[in-house]
Amino acid sequence: MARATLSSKPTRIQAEKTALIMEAALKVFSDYGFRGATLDQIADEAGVSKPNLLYYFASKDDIHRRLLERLLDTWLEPLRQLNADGEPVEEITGYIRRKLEMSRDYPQESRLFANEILRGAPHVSETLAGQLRALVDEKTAIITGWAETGKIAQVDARHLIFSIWAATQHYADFDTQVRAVLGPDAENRFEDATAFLVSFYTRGLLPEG
Amino acid sequence: MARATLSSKPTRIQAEKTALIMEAALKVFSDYGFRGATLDQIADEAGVSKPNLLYYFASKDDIHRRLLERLLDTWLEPLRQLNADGEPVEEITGYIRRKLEMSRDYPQESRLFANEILRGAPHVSETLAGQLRALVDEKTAIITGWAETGKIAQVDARHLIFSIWAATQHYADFDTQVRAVLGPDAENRFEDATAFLVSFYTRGLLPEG
DNA sequence: CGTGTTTATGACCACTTGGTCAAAATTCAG
DNA sequence: CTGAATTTTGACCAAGTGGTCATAAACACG
Repeated sequence: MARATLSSKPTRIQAEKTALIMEAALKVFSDYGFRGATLDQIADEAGVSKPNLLYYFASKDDIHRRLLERLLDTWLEPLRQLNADGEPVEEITGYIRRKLEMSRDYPQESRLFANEILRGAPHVSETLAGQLRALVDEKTAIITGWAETGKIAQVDARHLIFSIWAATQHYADFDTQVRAVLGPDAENRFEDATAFLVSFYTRGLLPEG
Repeated sequence: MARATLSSKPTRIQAEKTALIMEAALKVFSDYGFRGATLDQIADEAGVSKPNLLYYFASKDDIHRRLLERLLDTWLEPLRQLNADGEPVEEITGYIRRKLEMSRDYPQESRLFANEILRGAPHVSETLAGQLRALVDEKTAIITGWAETGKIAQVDARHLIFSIWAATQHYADFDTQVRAVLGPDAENRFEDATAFLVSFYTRGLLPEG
């Protein structure tokens, strides 16, 4: 038995099934949270039996951990793209756009992450204090540089980034509330949010004077 | 047996125990989510036996529902205070300050609410579409009025409110992440957030020209 | 085809969970 | 003090949970 844990050249079936199960798990975990999700539910969603699911993943924690790992890579990508040599306001509004696109296209991933942080990040606290903090430090330096040379307004770069995370992820994590408040207008919520945020942050970032 | 459900003049003991249990339940629910919380945990936290807990509350759902009810009242209070006759920018920044204070002083309530919305608001969807939407409509009209008479910049009032909700609640719901990124500077996170947001929104709201 | 390996599953298990109940302990009014 | 009402609890239960295991089916390949 070649456990999926030993990853020396996965079979075709192994590749297919693990992907299938992870998709199902993402859906169930993001809808019900880690504790709220059950293996039966995930197995059902994936169309496999529970023992079969546990043939590919060592445990419930294992699936969850691998989902988070896969997520964190792509999750930080938009911020990584923030370029020190670009036009400052465009770089920051570009970042906002990319984050909003992620909320629109990968809401399940956003909610999976939100769940994890809400619970106190039990599985990724090292990543936050390590990888994430390092990346934020790097980009914070760039933004602070822009502020000091007068290319953008004086802002606390870390809290600026927090506000961008919050405002953009809101449209994935709090989608239910957004829809309830907007009613029929909710159709255009991502376009409207983009227009508002880009315009508002542009105005807020323009150097004073 | 006078079930706590029948609320005709609660006994001293009834008043005390229900309050005690709700405090414990708030803590456990906000830390672990609805499904993740167990009655044993709540009973333990409250220092009562499980059957005793169920003497005061009909079920797990019952406790949760009553917590949410109590929450929603106070939750909307900061927005209710937004006054059409006040100075526009001050009114909005005042709202931001009040919301940040709530994140600082009632983080458990914030996370309880976040949990509920993340799961698709199964217990409060009517409240969102009713009470909340009505309130937002009312305040949106005020803000839009200010924008149209040139007292503040042209903004999409609904998405402005979303951004304020997101940015302020972020400091309660994503506290773990905020602390990880700020490191030792996290001590002053609420003061720094207030300074940044008030200044940034002031700049963003100033009428152009 | 035959055979070793991979994949799949039904039956099962220990443990947790929300909830019940009868009976005991406590409180309280007169 | 006493009896009725309120409060508390240990013992218990059915359903659901993550996970195991022996066995069977499907597959790869010479």
